[in-house]
Amino acid sequence: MKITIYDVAKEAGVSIATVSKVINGKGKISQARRAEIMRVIERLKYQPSVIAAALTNKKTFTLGLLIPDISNPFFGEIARAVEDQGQRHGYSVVICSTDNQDERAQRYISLLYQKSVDGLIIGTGIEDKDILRRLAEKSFPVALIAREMPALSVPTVLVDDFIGGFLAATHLLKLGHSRFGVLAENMKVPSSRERVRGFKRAVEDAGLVIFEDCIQACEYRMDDGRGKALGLLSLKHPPTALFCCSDLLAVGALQAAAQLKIHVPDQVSVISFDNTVLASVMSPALTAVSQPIEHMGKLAVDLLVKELNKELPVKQRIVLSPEIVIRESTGHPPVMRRTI
Amino acid sequence: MKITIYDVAKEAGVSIATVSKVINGKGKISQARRAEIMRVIERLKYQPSVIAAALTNKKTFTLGLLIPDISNPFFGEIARAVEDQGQRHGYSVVICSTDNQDERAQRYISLLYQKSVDGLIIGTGIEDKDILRRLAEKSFPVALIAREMPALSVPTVLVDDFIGGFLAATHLLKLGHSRFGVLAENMKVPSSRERVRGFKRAVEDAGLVIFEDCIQACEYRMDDGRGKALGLLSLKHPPTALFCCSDLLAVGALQAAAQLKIHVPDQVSVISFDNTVLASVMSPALTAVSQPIEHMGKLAVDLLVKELNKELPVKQRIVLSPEIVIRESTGHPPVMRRTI
DNA sequence: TTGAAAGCGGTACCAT
DNA sequence: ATGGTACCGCTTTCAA
Repeated sequence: MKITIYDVAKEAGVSIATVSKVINGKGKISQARRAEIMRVIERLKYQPSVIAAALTNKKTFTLGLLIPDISNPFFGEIARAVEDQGQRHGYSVVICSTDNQDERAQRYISLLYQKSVDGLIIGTGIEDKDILRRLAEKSFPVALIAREMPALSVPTVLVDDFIGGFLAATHLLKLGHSRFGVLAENMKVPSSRERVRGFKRAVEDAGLVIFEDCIQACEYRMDDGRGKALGLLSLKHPPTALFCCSDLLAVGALQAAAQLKIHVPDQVSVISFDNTVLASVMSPALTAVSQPIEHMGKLAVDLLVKELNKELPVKQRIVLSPEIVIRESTGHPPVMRRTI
Repeated sequence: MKITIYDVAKEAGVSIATVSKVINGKGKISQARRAEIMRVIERLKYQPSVIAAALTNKKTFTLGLLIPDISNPFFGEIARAVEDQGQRHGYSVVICSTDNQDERAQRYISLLYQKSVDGLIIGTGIEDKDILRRLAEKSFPVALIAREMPALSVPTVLVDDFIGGFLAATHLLKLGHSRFGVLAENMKVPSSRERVRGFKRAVEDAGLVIFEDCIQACEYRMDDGRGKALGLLSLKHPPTALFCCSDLLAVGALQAAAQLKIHVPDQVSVISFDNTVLASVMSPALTAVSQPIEHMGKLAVDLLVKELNKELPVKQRIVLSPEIVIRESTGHPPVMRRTI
């Protein structure tokens, strides 16, 4: 059987109240008693039950992390950052992959609620606003990471997606491109929309336009990026540069180009968003708008923990600036394009 | 305030015992009562506290997953499989990245123990046998995934590493290679050792040898793979084929080759182990010994859950057969090798 | 078929 | 400085 506080109390010849105080460093306990109790705890290898404490305390020191898919490198990196920073504050984290399905998200949220996690970090899109409204009603502590929910007033940390898109376009424009294709994620996701909006803005500021049919909304899978890129690259007048809203989509685009024997970057440039390990590992290595993933994870946890400790007077929304990492997948547009 | 079983009982005009029985489908309750109580539960949106139940039950329906690093795609994929199968059995999973450090592993294990997780899935190497012995003493339910601990008698699911190595060598031999290099992981890890052993065996069976200095033990990081590969490829008589014990190391090898302007597979073949998304995405795409990651995750959870339910009379050790996935990174050895 | 009550392992208030 | 004790929310005998 597990050692309990009662065992320790009996062994040390004191009351459980005293033991509890020693453990939590509360109340006044004489040095002698304290030392003696500590010794007993040591000897018995007593480890307090977090569960039991939670029942009175209302704190489980566990956080839930809602993301689309832990096996997606972007979210793997987010999870790692969240885990580490959580750990630093004494929290464990439960991962929940939603596959971007509201129903799965809802199920996980209920579950986490029943398990009394102290708070939630949400990094997945949730379309059904009711799900979040219910959270708010229960005043369940939530922080958003890499997502935005304008309807909700919750601490948020994300990258400036608009600027990110803008930067991507600026880079491409500087290289001399004028025909653009875009692989967006689901346009219902604000961040994706912002990226595209930023991209378009920069292009339009340069006096150019993007044809609507050159903007393709994709699922978040690589395959879909490849399929949509195949379409774009097979147009009569294909774009000379592709802006992909995630590394996964960019990988798909690279595959599409390879399949069509179109050289990157000589014949078409590809610029990505996220800058996960995938971007650095591809060949050609992907030029990408970089999200400060680790920093974002850290900040999201800090925000949530502050919220839990009620140290947060007002809801903060931290917007980080993305940077562009130039690698091999972007270059000048081909001077002359073969006409098929 | 949260709705409790007392609220439901009061509202339905019954005792909490009755409500409890209805929730858990235990005991005999009249249809009428049951229906009425269900209605109240519905109306009040009552959600039982798992924490409180755990205090009596001894079950939190939470599992711990110990892996080296959740941001490593291999473990991301493992985690996803474990999460999904856990979910199917009603368990949540807490991720714990150990960075292969025993101290971190120990800290996490203590924490998980205090949080009363029902069981542990360990996918990280632990050198300090005492850590595991302590687990065994407490008869803490554990399952091993993609790891082996001969010292310990615990349910295990892994791929046959020896065969995997053997297959890799066989493939290379068939292509005509005779000078091999190996990027191993830490040789203290049994699975790595087995892979190398299998590889060597096949080579020796063919009447060839591998020079000891062509077997390099690496950390699990990509950089290290690159560094060690640079060394091997810079030898006076460099190997014509590299066997890498993980995708990450293989990526490093590919980078090294690119850096030295050595063409893969024309000048050197690279064969990998794991077959994560990285293998399929690289250029050239990696020929790899494939671990059935999803299946392994599923089986590990099944084994652990059976153990928890005491449905497991004897400890099972499930050894899956790896398959080789041939892609672009392997080919015939160069007929003539430039002599520098 | 239903309910009273004794835990489960802690915390914290209130006496002493 | 210590200890008694009433919870926390639920499960599970045991009586009724």
